Amino acid sequence: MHKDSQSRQEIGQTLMLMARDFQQRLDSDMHQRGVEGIGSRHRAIFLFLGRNGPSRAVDLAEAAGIRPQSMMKIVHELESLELVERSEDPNDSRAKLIQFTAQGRQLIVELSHSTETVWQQYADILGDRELENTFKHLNTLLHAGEKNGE
Amino acid sequence: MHKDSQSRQEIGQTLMLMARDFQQRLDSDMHQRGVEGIGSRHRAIFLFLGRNGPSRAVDLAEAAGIRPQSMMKIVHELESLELVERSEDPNDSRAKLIQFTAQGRQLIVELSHSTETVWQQYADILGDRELENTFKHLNTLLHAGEKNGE
DNA sequence: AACTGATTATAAGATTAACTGATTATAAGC
DNA sequence: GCTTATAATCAGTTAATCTTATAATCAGTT
Repeated sequence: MHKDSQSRQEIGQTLMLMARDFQQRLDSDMHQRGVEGIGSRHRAIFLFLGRNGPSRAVDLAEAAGIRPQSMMKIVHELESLELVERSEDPNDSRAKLIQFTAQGRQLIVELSHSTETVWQQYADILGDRELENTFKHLNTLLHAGEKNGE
Repeated sequence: MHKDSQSRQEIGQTLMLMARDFQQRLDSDMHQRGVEGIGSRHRAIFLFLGRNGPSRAVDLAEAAGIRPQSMMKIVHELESLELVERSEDPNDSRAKLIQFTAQGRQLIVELSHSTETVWQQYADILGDRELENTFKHLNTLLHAGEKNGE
């Protein structure tokens, strides 16, 4: 074992705890601004849906890295909260398009404020430039894997 | 919304997917070298236990960021796999010390090989230096939070 | 020495978030 | 038209964690 293979061993732990840390900070900020009802698993969908417009469940699932069946549950929950709604896809009658309601669009705004807040908390620790860099690198790792067909 | 607040919004998604990506790669490598029976939640304990020697369940739980009751289940599982064993703490008769069996110590070796393998996979994408840096930064973020008592 | 409050281990059961497998409807290629 | 693939969706299962609660022990105080 050479020099810092010891600290390298922590890599998995670090990633897991960081993911959790972020979600807790975000939850906490959302809570402070009085937004309730949606949890971490909902948020990824919001992000994707906000960017891509009306989407099919399969695509939402793919983006979130989960199965379509799992995505369905999330969509149902968001539907019963009247944050999203489903409509027929004109191009494919098997599919249904999921899109935001007006309430849903409001929530995205809240969400992005909270995300920005947490970003700032991290930037206060690491500096904006280093933070930017760190996440650029993580995204590189992530997307390299996608190409090779992991 | 300024320049790249869009990409900043991805931060949570990135962290979650990266944590998962690492675990999958590690699982895959462990599987390839024929090591079965332990999952991602077990691994953090192994790491901590390997470094700190015989430890109490509370401390293992703290290190893993979960409740002692949750840790118990993991310990029981590892115990029934004969990877760890428990003994009385001579200094505190409430406590029991958890430690590796010989088999357990063997598994750590496997585990650190696999971790090193995944590290190399990442290093091939990002370069060793940048990878090192990225994780140094993540650890900084993580430990800054601990001090403030999140 | 007995009292009180904190800490350790632990059990039991609830909750959350994903999974696998199977079914139905539609689409697309031959 | 038949076959294979895809989209949604139902039902049941597994995994990892949580909450609530109990018993033993410890440590400080009276």
